[in-house]
Amino acid sequence: MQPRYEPRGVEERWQRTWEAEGHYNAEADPSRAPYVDCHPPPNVTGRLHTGHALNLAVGDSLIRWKRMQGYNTLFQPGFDHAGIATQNVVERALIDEGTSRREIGRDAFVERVWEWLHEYGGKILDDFRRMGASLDYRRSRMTMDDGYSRAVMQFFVHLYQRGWIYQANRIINWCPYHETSLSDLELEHEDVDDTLSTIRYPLADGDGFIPIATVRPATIPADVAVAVHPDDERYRHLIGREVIVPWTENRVPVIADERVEREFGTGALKVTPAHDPTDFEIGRDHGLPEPSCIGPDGRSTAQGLEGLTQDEAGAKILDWCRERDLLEKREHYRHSVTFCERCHSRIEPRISLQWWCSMEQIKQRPLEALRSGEIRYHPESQHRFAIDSLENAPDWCISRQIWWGHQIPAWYCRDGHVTVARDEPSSCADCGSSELTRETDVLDTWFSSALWPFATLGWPERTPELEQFYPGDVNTTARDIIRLWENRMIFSGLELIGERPFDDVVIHPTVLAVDGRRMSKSLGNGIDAFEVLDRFGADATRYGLLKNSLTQDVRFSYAAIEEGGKLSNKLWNAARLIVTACEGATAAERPTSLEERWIIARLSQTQRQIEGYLGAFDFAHATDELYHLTFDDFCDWYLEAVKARLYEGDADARATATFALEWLLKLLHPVMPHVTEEIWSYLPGRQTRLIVASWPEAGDESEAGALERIQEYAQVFRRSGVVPQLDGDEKRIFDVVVKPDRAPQRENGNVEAERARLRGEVARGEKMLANERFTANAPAEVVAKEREKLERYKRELDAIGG
RNA sequence: GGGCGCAUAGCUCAGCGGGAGAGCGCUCGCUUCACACGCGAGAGGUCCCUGGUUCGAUCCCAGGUGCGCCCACCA
Repeated sequence: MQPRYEPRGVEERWQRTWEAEGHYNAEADPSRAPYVDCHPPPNVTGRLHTGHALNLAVGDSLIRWKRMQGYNTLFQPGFDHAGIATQNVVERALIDEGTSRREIGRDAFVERVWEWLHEYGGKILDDFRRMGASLDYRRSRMTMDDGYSRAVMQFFVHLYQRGWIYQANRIINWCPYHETSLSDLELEHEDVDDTLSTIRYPLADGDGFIPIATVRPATIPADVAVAVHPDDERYRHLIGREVIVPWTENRVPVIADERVEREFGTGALKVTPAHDPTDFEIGRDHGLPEPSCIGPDGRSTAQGLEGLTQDEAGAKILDWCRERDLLEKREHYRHSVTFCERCHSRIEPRISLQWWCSMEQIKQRPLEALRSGEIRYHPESQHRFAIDSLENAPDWCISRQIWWGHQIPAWYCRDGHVTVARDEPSSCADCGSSELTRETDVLDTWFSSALWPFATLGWPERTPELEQFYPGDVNTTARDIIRLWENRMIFSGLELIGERPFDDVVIHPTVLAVDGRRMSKSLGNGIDAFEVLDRFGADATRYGLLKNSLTQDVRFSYAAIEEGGKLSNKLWNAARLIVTACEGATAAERPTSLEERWIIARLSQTQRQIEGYLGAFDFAHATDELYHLTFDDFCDWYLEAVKARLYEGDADARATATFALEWLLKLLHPVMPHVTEEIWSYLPGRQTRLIVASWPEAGDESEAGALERIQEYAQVFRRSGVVPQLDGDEKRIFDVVVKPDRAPQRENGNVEAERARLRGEVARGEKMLANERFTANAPAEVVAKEREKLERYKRELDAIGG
């Protein structure tokens, strides 16, 4: 064993060994209690980032802990087919080749996506292995593999038959590059410098005009009204009259609507139902027509502007207005603009026919499960957020006009009847026509993700895996997908299987950049997860991420990860001492000395604390306990105290040291699996790998405070130089650990300073206990604690002749 | 605009009604036979501000200020 622990090589070796020996494998076995962590499937196009790394550290620690406790654990790996993200990657490749998806056609394109996936997709699972994540990689699934696709079709048909899926013409977010609808959650917003133009809309009767501010003059041809606030004194007298829309010179009414902001612009709003969400609502409520002037490609379709971009069309209209003195002013205006999160095209709201999933009834059972606490979010604040977001969930647009995804299982006959079925029907369900064409839209990616907890287990077949591993126990994920994924998984499980998919949802913190801001390309503050893994190894990375994971947003901390590296090395060297000094010893609990009884009790005590923290998903405090157990208790006190006896060949001491080390390794293994397994392999007489070794039983803790007096006197000695009066084991431990003979000579002032400190403490304690209001009002145990402290300070003061 | 989180040592963060802590960094001393990614000692803090509750507040309550995250978004 080298004096310095080097994770490189060691980690890869154990990752291969564990997997090859089948320790990651999950098999259905009704005789064993299952434990399932539902882990989010990453995008098949993705690579590891720090958020994945933290989530894996969380999930894998739980899985490894439960595996050692004897549970039949399932840690399911796989990918999300990631509709637009994947389509985008392949489209770019086609463009580089000088062709395009339209040029090669839909079938060939989908074929290309599969080819791309086979060649380049799914590399992220190797990244997961690199983290030491003990997923059952044999069971890897993708949300578009054959079996999974059947489950998705079944889900769609089920919802349709329940009457919860419908088609409707509504305004949706339209990406002109992908030419598809997008959900609100697939967008990003960014502040942009823009121009706000104030345009005069003449009154039809020639009596003046209404000035209207807009940033999108190109949508003017689709205006169908001008709206003002009903209480706006400036315009009230105009309500019900007509104005003339520039460019088209159509006459449209002036209407009143409370959704108009009086303070914005001129207080008058041009109503364009086809191209603005608010206008759409106003239009529907007032029964206005919904003409469009933007095509699927984002270019204008207005008369005289056909084929122009929005900017070009807007410029032409502004010129037209300027010539007629209808352009009042143009001013700089910075505002938030919506973009496609995949291609960064500017989103054009458009009205189109889409498939929708009605949420009103769907959300009732999940709400019940959340309100009753049947399913619990951690931390608690996220539980409330989950309920709020479910209560306010709008109907879900589930169709997309892209090519990569689950094609909606709906067929149209020539009369426009719709037949929905799992498999291609031979004839129309309404009219019997056999001339059917399939819906070309595909489903929103999250429609299939919603089935992850059970579609991966073979549903809709009742497989042994489904019986054993559903429902699961815990789901660990990031805050931002509660609405996209959590709520929908909970719904689908309750609806299709009748049982919730898991009991606990652990929302891990968002990992922020070192500067405390969100990691982003534009800020250039991102952390490269691979660089971190290469520099520090998986154990240290896992430790560091967990250590700093207490609040909802955590800054990435190299220091925390370095601390993990130091912990590995400390443990390694402690093991080196024991392995070399205890050659041939078999692990046994044979404490014959104070420090041995103490470390055994401390291991027990800390284990209970760690179990409490892990059970409450508090990884920050669990790792903190592990650090201090290893450094302070195990190394600084226990090993220092027992070291001499180990070298002397004391058989009992050697047996106990080996026993205690094994115990420590087990407690550390869930967080730092590699270094602990590596050390375990050096221990004599081991029967199994540490990964499947049994979790220890916490026992007697009564001796956990046995060294307290020595430790206190050590502090006093180090400050004052006065050697305390101790005898027996206490004196031996003090002499060997604190080494009074090696301590430098102290000046007398040190004794005085320590006396002064202790006198201060004693005076404070006496004053407090003399205060009747305190002794009368404070709880008895608080008063007792103060008394104990006072006694302790008095003892210490006596020890140095105060 | 809505929701949430955070403000404690130079830095990153614990603590959260009765002694102000850890890791890193810094200073000093240690080539002590597991470890210099080590051991020991030490310096360094109006615990964001203002009020309130309390015998007692860094901790609880109210208000304020600053930073951040998520969501929504006004033409």
